[in-house]
Amino acid sequence: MSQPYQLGDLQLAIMRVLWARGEASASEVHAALLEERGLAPTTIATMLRKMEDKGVVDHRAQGRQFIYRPCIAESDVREGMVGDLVERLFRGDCAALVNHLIEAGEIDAGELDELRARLGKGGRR
Amino acid sequence: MSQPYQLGDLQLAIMRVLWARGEASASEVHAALLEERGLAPTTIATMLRKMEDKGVVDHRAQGRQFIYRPCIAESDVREGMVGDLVERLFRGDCAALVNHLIEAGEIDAGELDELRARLGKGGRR
DNA sequence: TTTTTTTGACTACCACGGTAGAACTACCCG
DNA sequence: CGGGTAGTTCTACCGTGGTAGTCAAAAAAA
Repeated sequence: MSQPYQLGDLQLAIMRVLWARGEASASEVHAALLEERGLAPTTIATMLRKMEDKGVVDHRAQGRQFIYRPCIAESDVREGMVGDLVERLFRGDCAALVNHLIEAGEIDAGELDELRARLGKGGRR
Repeated sequence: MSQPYQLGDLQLAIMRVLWARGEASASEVHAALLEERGLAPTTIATMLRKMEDKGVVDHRAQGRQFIYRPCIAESDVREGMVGDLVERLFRGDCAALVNHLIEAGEIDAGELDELRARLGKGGRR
């Protein structure tokens, strides 16, 4: 019942706010995203409602305002979305994705060193 | 002019057929995807037309039928879509994506070894 | 030549992400 | 008590991916 968590861009931005704070009112979310996106408060509220319909967030009323809380963990979303992309783009071959990152130079030298270190010390699992 | 190549699932499937064959008529694409998807021929044709509008494929007429050809390389699409995901999900941090793959166990032991070897021999770029 | 089949064009739907205005509601303050 | 204000709900709209039916033209078959 928790497989295909596909979130859009705005939805992810909202989730990031909720994940960071644990919970937040609609206006807090709006305030947090105002600078980077400049959206109307109603847009955020609408999106939150739609997201609640989908079951990715939850709300409780506190006086007149709604406090929203994430229902799913960031790692679940990552897993779902990365898995989906790998499925669609690399037919499920994760290593092909990593290969692509290296080949296309999307990982810079520093990140590569970091990775090497991480893999070196047997970080399996 | 070739940045944000975001393709949907069906579009990717179609592109895979075109990439594999170099070029193909609409009916050939339909035949190739019939087993795995079972879609109407018109669906494929419509999709191809929409994709041509977007500039990802090209066509030439051969008698009565259209021969479609990809206008963009598979690696470009991969780059665009992976880049976009990394941007959205990991705020541009590619290494975080690899970390996630390792942490979430989406890369199995064999693939990990392979990767280690690849990185070990200084495969930078 | 007439009929049937092939094949692309046009059009229409639905779902969903994103966006926001309008309306309703409840609270706070003078 | 009444108006302003904050916050939610309703409704609507656009773009796009996905799906397919209908239609017309052209080619092939009868």
